[in-house]
Amino acid sequence: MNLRDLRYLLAATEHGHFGRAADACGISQPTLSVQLRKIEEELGVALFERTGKTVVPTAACRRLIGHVRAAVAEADAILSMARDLRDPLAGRFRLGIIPTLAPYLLPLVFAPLREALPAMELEPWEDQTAALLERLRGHELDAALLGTEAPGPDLASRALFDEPFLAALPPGHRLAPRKTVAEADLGDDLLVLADGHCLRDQALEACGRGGALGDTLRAASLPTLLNMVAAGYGTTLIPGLAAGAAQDAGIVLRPLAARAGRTVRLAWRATYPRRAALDAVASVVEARLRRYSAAAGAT
Amino acid sequence: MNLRDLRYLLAATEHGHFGRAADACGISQPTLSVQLRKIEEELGVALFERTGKTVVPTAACRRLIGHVRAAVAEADAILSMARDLRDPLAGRFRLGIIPTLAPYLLPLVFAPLREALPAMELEPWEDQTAALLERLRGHELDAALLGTEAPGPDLASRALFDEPFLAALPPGHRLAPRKTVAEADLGDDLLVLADGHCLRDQALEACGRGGALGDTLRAASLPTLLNMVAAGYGTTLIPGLAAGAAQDAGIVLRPLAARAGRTVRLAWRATYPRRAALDAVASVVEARLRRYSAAAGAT
DNA sequence: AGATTTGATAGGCATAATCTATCAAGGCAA
DNA sequence: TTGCCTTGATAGATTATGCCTATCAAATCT
Repeated sequence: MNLRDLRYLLAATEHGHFGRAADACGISQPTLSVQLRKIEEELGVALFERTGKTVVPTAACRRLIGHVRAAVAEADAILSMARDLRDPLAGRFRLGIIPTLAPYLLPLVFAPLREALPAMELEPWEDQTAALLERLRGHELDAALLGTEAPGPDLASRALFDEPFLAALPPGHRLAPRKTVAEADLGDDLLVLADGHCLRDQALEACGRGGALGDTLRAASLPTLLNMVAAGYGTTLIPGLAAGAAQDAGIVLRPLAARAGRTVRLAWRATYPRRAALDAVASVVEARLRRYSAAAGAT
Repeated sequence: MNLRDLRYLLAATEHGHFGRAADACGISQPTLSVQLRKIEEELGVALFERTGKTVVPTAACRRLIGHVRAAVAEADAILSMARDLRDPLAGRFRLGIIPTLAPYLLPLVFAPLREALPAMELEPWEDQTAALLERLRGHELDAALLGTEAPGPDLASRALFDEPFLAALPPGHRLAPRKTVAEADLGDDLLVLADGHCLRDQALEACGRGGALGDTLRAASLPTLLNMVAAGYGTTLIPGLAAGAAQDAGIVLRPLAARAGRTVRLAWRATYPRRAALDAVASVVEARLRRYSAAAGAT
């Protein structure tokens, strides 16, 4: 039994006339006759009483026709939904973002993404790199914004922009008078984030140190870290996009001598099928960040 | 898009494994792969993310799968209902019966029909011959029990039993002493049914008369006619099966000299497809009437 | 009675579905 | 790491199905 056949059956019962039903289905009358006969044989039930001149659905046919209508309606619903789903730029898009990026990048890109991709329902998901990668591999995310390379051959990624790190100093710190700060000079009283933040490892590496201040001074989040620096507990490296927040906290920022920084990338499963969505999201973020950098460079 | 394909899709999403899904569908794995790819192309939507080792339904697939399940369920409902409808002896059977037969024949055959055809839902419909024929031709009846031939090439019929007429006389009527009554002798004070009853025409013909008593004396129903005879308004012919009712009314019954009678037949549209139902109903009625005649002959 | 309408049938062709055999990629175990 | 196993994709051949045109048979209408 075939959906096509069910459509024929529906047309035949509704028209009560094989010729017109065939017309409505866009097929020839013999085809319709043969197919209907086949359904009758398959079901083992006479569906039409053929009186020579006209054709009348049997009682059995009338009993069945409701389900026939329902099956055809469901099939149509599938086709119609598929048409809507066809646009890879439409529908839910679950985007992971690392915590040291989310509060500073999302406000920048949310509006442009909404404008460029109105049909896309963007669902941000903030978590640390390892958790994001796990969710990505588990098909719980469509893509993720990371501050590191995407590891493994099952993942692919695209660099969106380079984000320089800045030296963050308490007001009156001994390095504050300098115009630029050498990464290694920060090492003496460097504060870093808690385990699991990629920024922690990157800061330690940039400053050429294997460890940092004691556990008690590890901040669980970047805002906390900024507060600690502002309070004079020590210095740190912050990502460029957090500059505004740091300055608001009363922190002194200085460029780094070796221009340490990180590359923000969009990562996804290599097998992910909605490539167009990836490209679109990546391009919008790239474009927004180009404008942002230009503005920052101008001031 | 095909119901078969939808079943494949369902199996694939449920198993998350093309090979096992193909097994479950009773086809080879390449066939399933090719068909699923075709659905994806037809819908224009990626339904699976193929990661090499395993296969995961996409978000679009999960959105569609409900309707897929529904369509397949409706198709299964059609097949299952068709299996039930396959038995021509099951289901509603609308049987027309003429008024001069219904009250006497139905009590005889109802129980045997129920017993022989437990799955059949018999719906009697009492009306005069012309109305029954119209409903029969209009597919509002499956068959009809008539006292006449079924007219026209579009109808077919089968004789079930011969029903002799009896002379019905008021007690003390001048013909009452006779053992048998000649049909022609009834003509003088013959009462007949109203227009449209086949028994009216048959009675008139048997008694060799073109007309009968005045309109005011035409009875609308056989019980009324019996009452009129019992009250001494005149004589009449009654069908044999009404003998019991007539005797209860205090009417004198006598066999007819020329053995006038009618043949009761089952009539149906020549194109009616549930032949087995016709045969079964006819046979049960025949058998019951054979027993009835034997009993009547024995007493 | 002849013309028209309606569905059934026959023959032929194109497409679609299926199979077996084989390949390529990933993951696992020695 | 290397070789093996699992999984899905691909190729080519075969069969099944759906469809069309042409034609027929029956019934109806003029």
